[in-house]
Formats: sequence, structure tokens, C-alpha cells
Amino acid sequence: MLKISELAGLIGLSAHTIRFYEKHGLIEASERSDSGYRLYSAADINRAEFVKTARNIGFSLGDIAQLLSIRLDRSSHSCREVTDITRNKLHEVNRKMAELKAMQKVLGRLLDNCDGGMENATHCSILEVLDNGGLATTGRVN
Amino acid sequence: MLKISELAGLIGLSAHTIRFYEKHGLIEASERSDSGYRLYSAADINRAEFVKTARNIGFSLGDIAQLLSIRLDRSSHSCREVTDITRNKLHEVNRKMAELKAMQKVLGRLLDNCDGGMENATHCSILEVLDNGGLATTGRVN
DNA sequence: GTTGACCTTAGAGTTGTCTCTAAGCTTATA
DNA sequence: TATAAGCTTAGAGACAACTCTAAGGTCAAC
Repeated sequence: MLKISELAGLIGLSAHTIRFYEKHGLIEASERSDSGYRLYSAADINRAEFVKTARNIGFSLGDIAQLLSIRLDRSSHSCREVTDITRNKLHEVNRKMAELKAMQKVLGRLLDNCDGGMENATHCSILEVLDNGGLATTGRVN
Repeated sequence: MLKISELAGLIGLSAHTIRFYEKHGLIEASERSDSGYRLYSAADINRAEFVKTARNIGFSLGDIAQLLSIRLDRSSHSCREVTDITRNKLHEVNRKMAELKAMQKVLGRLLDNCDGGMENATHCSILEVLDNGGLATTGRVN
């Protein structure tokens, strides 16, 4: 049985974060010592590692809560439920990627058109673009 | 001179958001009516549009505050300051993109290896991966 | 002169994920 | 036995960027 900071060291989370996850139902200590210290069993550790792995991949705490409840009773949940969560996450990631790509393109063009020298900003092309409502979308857009 | 909801309609922000931006120093109403209503001049409108454009591109409110202070007194700031802000933003976007790409790859692989059928999740490959600390990185990694 | 839309303020609530604090108890070490 | 490190709890604070509420004043139209 591990104490909280031992678990923290093992899985690479702070004790604070572990308590926080506990409050949100993600991690449990199946026992307490006489003095009230959390004690983590092998199963608790596996669960905590599951949480950490899922978090590393990018699942939200809410997603992880769902995944855990499936994991806890695999036979009464379908594999489909798991792929749905995963697919939703992938869609979300794809959406964010698209947003970031658009930003990347605009920022790149702003920098391309501006020399960025130490002269003063009276004729800074970036400020001009911002003043004029954004990049003109003449020419190829891709 | 426009009232707040007129400005809101013009630039596509809510009046709430405009007051919020004002509180953060981004948008100003250069006058008030006798009854205390905010009144926006042409210059105020330009400034608000600058803010909106920068926000659309993805600059944070903090970035925009900096850009505004340069815009307000272009001759005592260098063009370089503007490109630095822009470049930092681009780096940030690149960093996030890299994170998202990693997530995309992992999520895609999880889905590839799982049939996602309606059978129960006893042998769900996604749960197994999560239980085993993540995807094995054998084979090509790219 | 009444209705209803619009305006004002200060401040709280939201979402997500922590991060930290205070005040006090426990355990290990020297 | 003294000290330091570690544990407990409830709850506050941080961050970004809103979003909304309450309680009340103002304005235009009918």
C-alpha cells in the first residue's frame, strides 16, 4: 500500500492533483491508515495509471470518468461506447487543428509582409492589416 | 456617436463583451451622454474594430493590449516589437499544433485497432491500451 | 403616462484543470 | 524529545475570456 506522495512519485502527478482527481471521482484510495492517511492498493495504482495515461493522450477528466465507469464493468458496456468517446475526442482535436491552421496561415503571412526592423512602427504592415479589418483575401486562398 | 449596442451590432460583439473589454483597457468610449451612456466616436470604432480583427486572428487580450499601446504611439515603438508579438503567437500556435497532432495520431491508432462493435467491452483494445500505459511505440514512429 | 427596450454599475458565475493555503495531526529521524 | 517532513481537510485563488444578474435609471413610441 502506497501513501499519497509515493503514488504521486510513481505516476508523475502531485499529491495535490491526486486529491483533486479523487474529488472528481477519478482516483480512489481503497483504504485509510489509522491516522487517516490514504493508502493505495495495486488496483488503485492501476486505476491511477489508467487515468494518467488517458490524461496524457488528451482525454478530459469528464471523458476519463466515463472510460473508468466502463472499465469498472466492462461486460455491461459495449466496445462501441469506448470508440464513441474516442471518436468524439478525435473530432474535437480535428476542429481545433483547423482553427490553429487558420491562425498559423494568417500569422505567417503577417510576418512575411513585415520586415520587423528596429525602425519605428509608423508604417508597420501588421498594424495596417489589423487596422483594415484583416488580410485581404485576394489571390490564392489555401 | 454610437451607443454601446450600436457599436456591438456594428462589430459583432455583445454589449457585455464590449464592457468587459473596456474593463481590460481594450476599448474606450471617449464620451458619455448626460445620462451616462457610453458614446463611441469614429476613432473609438476604429479601435474596437482593430480589437475585433486581432481577436479573430487569435491574439489574446493581453497581446491586443500591447498591440494597442504600440498603435497609439507608433513612432515611439519599433516595427520589431510588433513582429515579436506576432512571432511569439505563431510559436505558441505551432506548439499547440504539435500537441494536437500527437493526440490525433494516438486517437487515430486507437480507433484503427478497435472494431467498435456493440459487443461488450470485455476485450476492448482501447481500454487495454489505456490499462497498459499507452500505445507501444514499436515499429515506425512518425 | 405607460410600456418596453436600452442603458448603468458592481460583482458573481462559468468551464476546466489545477494549485495553493491555513491550521492542525502523524511519522520518521537524530 | 525535538524537529522536519509528510499527511489531513475545506476552501480559496489562478487563468482566459467571457456571460450573466440584480437593481435601478433613461429614452422613444404610442
